Amino acid sequence: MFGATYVVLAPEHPLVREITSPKSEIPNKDQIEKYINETKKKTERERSENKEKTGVRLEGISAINPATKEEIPIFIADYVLGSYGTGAIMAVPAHDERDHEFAKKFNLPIQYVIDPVTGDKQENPKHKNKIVAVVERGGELLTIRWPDELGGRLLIGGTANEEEDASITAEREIREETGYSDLELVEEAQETGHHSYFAFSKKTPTIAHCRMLHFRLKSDTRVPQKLEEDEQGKFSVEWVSKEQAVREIHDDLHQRAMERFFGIGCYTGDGVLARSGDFNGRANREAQRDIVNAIGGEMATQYRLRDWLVSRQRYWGCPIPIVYDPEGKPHAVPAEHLPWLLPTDVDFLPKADPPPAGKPINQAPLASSKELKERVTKIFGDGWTPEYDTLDTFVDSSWYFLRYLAPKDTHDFSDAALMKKWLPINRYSGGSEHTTMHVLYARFFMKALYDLALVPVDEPFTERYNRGLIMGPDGQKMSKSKGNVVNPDEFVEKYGADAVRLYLAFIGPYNEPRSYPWSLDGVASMRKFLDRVDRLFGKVNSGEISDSLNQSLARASVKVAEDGDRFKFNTSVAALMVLVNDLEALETIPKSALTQLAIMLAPFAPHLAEHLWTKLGGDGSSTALEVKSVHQQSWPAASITVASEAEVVVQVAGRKRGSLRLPREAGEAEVLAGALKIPAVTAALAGSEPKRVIYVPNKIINLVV
RNA sequence: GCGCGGGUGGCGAAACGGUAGACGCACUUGCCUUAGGAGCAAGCGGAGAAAUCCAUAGAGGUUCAAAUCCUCUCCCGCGCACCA
Repeated sequence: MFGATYVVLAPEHPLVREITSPKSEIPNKDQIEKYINETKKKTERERSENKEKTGVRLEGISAINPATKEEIPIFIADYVLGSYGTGAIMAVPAHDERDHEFAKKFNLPIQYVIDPVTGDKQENPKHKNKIVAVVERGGELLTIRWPDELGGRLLIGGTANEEEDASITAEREIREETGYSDLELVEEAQETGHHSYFAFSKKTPTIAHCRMLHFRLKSDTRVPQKLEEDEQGKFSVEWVSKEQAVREIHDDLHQRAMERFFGIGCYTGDGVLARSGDFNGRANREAQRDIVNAIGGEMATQYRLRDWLVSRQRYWGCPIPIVYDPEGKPHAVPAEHLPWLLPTDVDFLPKADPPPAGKPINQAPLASSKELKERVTKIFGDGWTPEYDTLDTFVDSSWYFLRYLAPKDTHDFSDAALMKKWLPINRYSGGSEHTTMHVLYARFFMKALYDLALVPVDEPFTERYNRGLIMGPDGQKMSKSKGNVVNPDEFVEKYGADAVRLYLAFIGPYNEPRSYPWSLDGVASMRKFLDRVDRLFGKVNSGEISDSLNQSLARASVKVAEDGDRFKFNTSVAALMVLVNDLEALETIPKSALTQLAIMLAPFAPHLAEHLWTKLGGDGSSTALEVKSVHQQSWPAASITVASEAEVVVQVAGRKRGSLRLPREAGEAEVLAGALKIPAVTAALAGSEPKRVIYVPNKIINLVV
């Protein structure tokens, strides 16, 4: 507020209309009207494009800044939109990019009221007055190159003597550190940067209050440098390009100084208030409310809402139950004629012929339906016409999940008790281009319905998953024009639905939005895998499951289920493949092992799993006629028995040098003794004793040297 | 510009901070076969004869130990963009 140095009204603001009315005596009325007319020609979109700022001052009138009580000028400018908020702004050019640009162009005062604060806050800091000087010669900046551990490249910095003017400090520091003495002060920043840090040598928490100055070197005149003892020979003085300086200087305040003088110039970050009357020294965010109260204002939240044009000239979308009478007036279709269904006798293709000159034509697909026209004529009479536009599909996708709970209810849009039971939806999953918008619209619908007390929760989804995108075999997004479209139906035809389904599960992690090229060999390899599974079922025996087979089954059971729960279907399938590899090593396979495999396979290859399950006669607990589906079985119970021995990896200095098989209960001393017998370990130790031993039981031992 | 994701072999990928590359594709070699877009066996990140060394976009940092955590940079995808 204290930084507001002018006011801008949108050209279409009602107050502007008053000002330009015939009885107003504003001197540059013509100029203003001309600007307003020019603005009218632009769309909101054009006005929103980032280009050079334009505007006109309303001469003869001014505003009062309620915080500073100062008179400030009023402008109209098209970068302020009438449709947003109040259509009027206080402009703070020091802390807003657009205002800054405008102020620069119209030479308006820029008052900095937020001082940047950087670094980590320290307790009981020592305060120091410092400077940072940006010295420019041509396009180059004067820098000091310290060794990296002492700060690397920096601008000229220094500490002020008591009560000394910042420009005096700066000129002295430049002279003493670099020898350059013929300088011209271009600008001293109004604001002071505050940086908290630990002073290197003394370990003292410190806050530097830093003035920022911009100098131009007038000549290369140099005097001898005057360095402290500890500075001698430690750094070099270098001129570098602005780009290099920005890249290589990492100190926050030095960066800020360059941005201040060579960048946009305004400061959009947070900090402490300055030049703000009683509020000086307070954090800007936290003082906001108090400032607003002090000047008699009110805090208001401005929601960013724009009109949503929901009609589309498309077939896919709900038809709009509106009809027009012979005069063209719209009427709602009465309830007894609902639901208002989409016609099916529709021409989807765009009209080949251009419309006759000067004649509006309706190219919406619904306009080609004879049935829809007849329907309207029959119900409402001659001369009545239907609405041909349909609703944007976002309208229906914003609440279909509510309707799904009670799709046949002819009275209510959903079922209150069921909504209470099922909402909110646990997991929303969709493609990334779509989800941002959809989540926006669906949440908006939900919140509106919640305000109307029609739904029990105001947020529709608790978690959002982004799926990846399946690309063409060339790694490009599938498109007809690129000719890289893969039609899954062809693969279903050739390899079967199970193979395609399995491939889609295996192609990559479901919930990581990457792109997955459709590999032409991928589905074939899944079919091969399924063929291998099929062959296993020909090796059935009536024996018992061995211990090691039981372990294979148990590992698969746990892994497939766990990874399935976290939507990592690719590793679930991999775990099944590992199990199948294990089973293939056996001459014959106990029937009970195969039933377990069939159950685990069922979610991924439901058809083959059911086929094999039936062939085996189910789990044998019922007669063949009563066999229940594989999909009705419970998941195989896993009993992973802990092996009596564990493999312990031996590292020396964090690198693997070998491994040991030892009883699980072996203690650290025993593991260490075993480790020291490994030749590669003794070689890596090269005779020295391990300085420290990190032992993670039954997993790893690391000998630190 | 702002916001949200992501970057690991030739490819898709795997990896509670603890052996980088499981599983699969492609490829190589061999076996079997009248034949194979079938099957079986072995190999397969890079360098090296080997020991070993180097590798998870790049540069720093934290840690006994980093693909994984932190800082900065680059690249790719998506969304939004004069919204005060």
